Amino acid sequence: MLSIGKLSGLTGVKVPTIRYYEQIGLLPKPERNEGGQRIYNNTSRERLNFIRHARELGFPLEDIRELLALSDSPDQSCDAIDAIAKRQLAEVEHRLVRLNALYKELERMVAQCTCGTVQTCRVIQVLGDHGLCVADHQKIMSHDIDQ
Amino acid sequence: MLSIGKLSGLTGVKVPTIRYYEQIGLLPKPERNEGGQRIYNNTSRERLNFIRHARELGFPLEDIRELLALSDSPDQSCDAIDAIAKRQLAEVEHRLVRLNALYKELERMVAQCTCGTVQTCRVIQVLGDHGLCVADHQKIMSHDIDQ
DNA sequence: CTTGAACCTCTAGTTACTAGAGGATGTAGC
DNA sequence: GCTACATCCTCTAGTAACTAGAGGTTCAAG
Repeated sequence: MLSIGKLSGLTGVKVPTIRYYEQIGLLPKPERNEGGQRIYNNTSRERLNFIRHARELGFPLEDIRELLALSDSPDQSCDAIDAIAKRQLAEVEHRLVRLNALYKELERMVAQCTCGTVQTCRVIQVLGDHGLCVADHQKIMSHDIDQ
Repeated sequence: MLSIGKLSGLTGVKVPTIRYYEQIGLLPKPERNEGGQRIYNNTSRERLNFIRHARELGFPLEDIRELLALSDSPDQSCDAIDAIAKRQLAEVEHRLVRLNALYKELERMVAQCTCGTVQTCRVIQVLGDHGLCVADHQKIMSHDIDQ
C-alpha cells in the first residue's frame, strides 16, 4: 500500500532509482492501481533496503543481483554468499591501500607548494615528472588507474 | 617522431585513450604523416605524462584540463593550482574515511559468517537489516553513496 | 610484393544513475 | 464539483572516463 514516493522516503532510495532497479530486473514489477501507478508492499520495501545497504557497502549491482537470488533459496549452503562478500572485502582493501598511497603523495605535493608563481609550482612539477614521486610509487601505482 | 603506438608504450596510456583525450581537447591535434597517421613529439609526450600522473592521483579530467591551462601561463601566481590540489586532497581524504568504515563493516560481516545455510547467513542478515550495522554507521554513510 | 601488425574513423557499450520533456493522475481546499 | 498542484507515468538522453568492435587503410618486415 505504498506509492513509489512513500517507498522512496522510507528507504532513502530516490524515485527514479527505484524505477531504474525495476527496469534492470533487480526489483520485481509491482502491482499498479487503476490509474497505472505503482503500489508497493513491505516485501518490496525489505528488498529495496537490502539493495540499498549492499550498495552502501560498495557491492556492484551484479553482485547484489546474485546475492538476492541466493537469499531466495534459504536452504542452500552460504558458501557462495561468503565468496562474494570476501571478494568485495578484498576489493575494498585494495582500494584502501591505493587511496592511502594517493593521499600521502597528494599531501606531500601540497605541502611542498610555497605558492609562488606557476613556474616554480611544486604541484605542477610533480605532476609533470613522475620521477619526483616517492620511490615505491611504481609498485603501487603502475598498472591500474582506479579511484 | 612517435607513432601513437610508441607514445602509448612510452607513457602507459592506451592508444584509444590517447585518441579519446585528443577528441575531448585535452591533447592538441597532432601532425599527420602522408598516410594520415598521427605523429607525436616530446612535447606531446610530456603533456600526456602529466595527464597520466594526474589521473593516477585521482584528479578528474576537468581538473586536469584546468591544471594544464594554468601550467601554460608560468608567470601567474600558483594559488589556483594550489586550490585544485587541496580540493583533491580533501576529496581523497573523505573517500579514505568512508572506505575505512566500509572495510570495517564488511570485515565484521564476513567474520561473523559461520558458513551454514543461507537461512542463517550473517551476511544476508546484515545486508537485509540496517539495524545490525555498527552504531555510528548513519553518521558516516547517510547521504552519499560513493565508492 | 605479400602479409600481418598497427593505424584510421565511427558507433555503441560500460556502471549506476540523473535530468528533462511532455503528459496523466491523485489529492486538498473551496 | 472544480481547480490547483504535487506526484506519478514513459521515454530519451546525458554523466565520467573510457573500452570494444566493425570495417577499412597504411606501414614495415621478409
